[in-house]
Amino acid sequence: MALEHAILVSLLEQPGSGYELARRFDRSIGRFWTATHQQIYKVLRRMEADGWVTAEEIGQDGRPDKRCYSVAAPGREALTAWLREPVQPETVRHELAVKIRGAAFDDAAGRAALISEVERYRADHETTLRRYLAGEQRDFPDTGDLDAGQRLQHVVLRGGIEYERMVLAWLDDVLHTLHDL
Amino acid sequence: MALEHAILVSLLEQPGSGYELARRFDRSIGRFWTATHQQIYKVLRRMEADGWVTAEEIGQDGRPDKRCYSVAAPGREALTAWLREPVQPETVRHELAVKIRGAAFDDAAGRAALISEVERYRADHETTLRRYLAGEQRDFPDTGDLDAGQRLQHVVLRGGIEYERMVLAWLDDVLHTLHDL
DNA sequence: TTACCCATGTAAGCGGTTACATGATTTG
DNA sequence: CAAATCATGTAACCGCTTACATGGGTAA
Repeated sequence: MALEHAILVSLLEQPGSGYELARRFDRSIGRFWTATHQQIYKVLRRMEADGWVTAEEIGQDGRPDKRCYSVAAPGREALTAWLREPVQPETVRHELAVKIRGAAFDDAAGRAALISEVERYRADHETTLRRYLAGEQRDFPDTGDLDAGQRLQHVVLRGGIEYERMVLAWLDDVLHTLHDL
Repeated sequence: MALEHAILVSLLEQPGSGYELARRFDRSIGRFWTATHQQIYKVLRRMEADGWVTAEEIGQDGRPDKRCYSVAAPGREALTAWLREPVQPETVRHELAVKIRGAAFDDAAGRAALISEVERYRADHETTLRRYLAGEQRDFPDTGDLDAGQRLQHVVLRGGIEYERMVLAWLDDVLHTLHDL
């Protein structure tokens, strides 16, 4: 598991509420770790009970109260301990690849439907790539004067960008292959 | 869920036992879907109960008996129905990216340890790439005369190859970034 | 007035991991 | 003689998803 650690990193970069964390997991952090708000709230409560984070009740006018979380010393220690552990090999779950190989056992109508799906999927990834590139322009316009944290965030973002480019090129390959069947 | 469907595709490509499926999930299918043998046996039993697959008891001399599974008509229908469903957006879980961003909150010793980890991780992916390329040479030496199923298997394999190349290039970028901190 | 944003939860269930178990045969 | 291969499972646990719930404020 690493949701706890992803939360620790995010809170170290910037303290915030469960709701704010959920939004980050839909945006920047979501590039490499997804989580629903339910799961985030649950883990935050456990981390608070374990003393990894501390919460500050903040009353707001015109808006519901929120609990702003910050990382405590034990949480920081837990993070550094985890950083020193070996990286677990990722578990791969690529549904589209299964469907492409499955298309061999479907008829022409099924393959036509798959082509539409791949095109929609491709459009989604093109949108994602554009969002990443816009974020890069916004957050890292001048690559000269960045601190360590920013440089690390940037290299992770570059990974996302290169991943999306690779996916788009592959999907073109897939579409050609499906058309040529 | 799609483990059932990954199993259906694999059994349509070639009938086999739970043990053989587990080995395939460690090799070719494992490129896009991972599963342990325990999970595979469990799902196979359920699929058999649902009439998706049929099992044939095969006694072997010098080896334990095995149950050879084949896809039945209802299983094939379930697969084509699933193929027509929209592709679910993948849930991303990239532990290494979390660790890289986390390195901003660790000391020099921690960053040195992370560099070692990234190098080990890089070596693993280089091995994987070489295995993919060897498999491509072996299974698709002549791209001219391939049937539909082979061409689809090949395009999925090409995706794996391009993914590994992208990862290797990015890891070099990561290593440079970590060294320059 | 419909719908979305802010903000935080509970409850049920399931897919999947981890640990453990068995036992014969072949290979180093 | 130990280790790996072949072959199939059970049991406990848990991370995570899905569905449901609440309630005020704000924009179209």
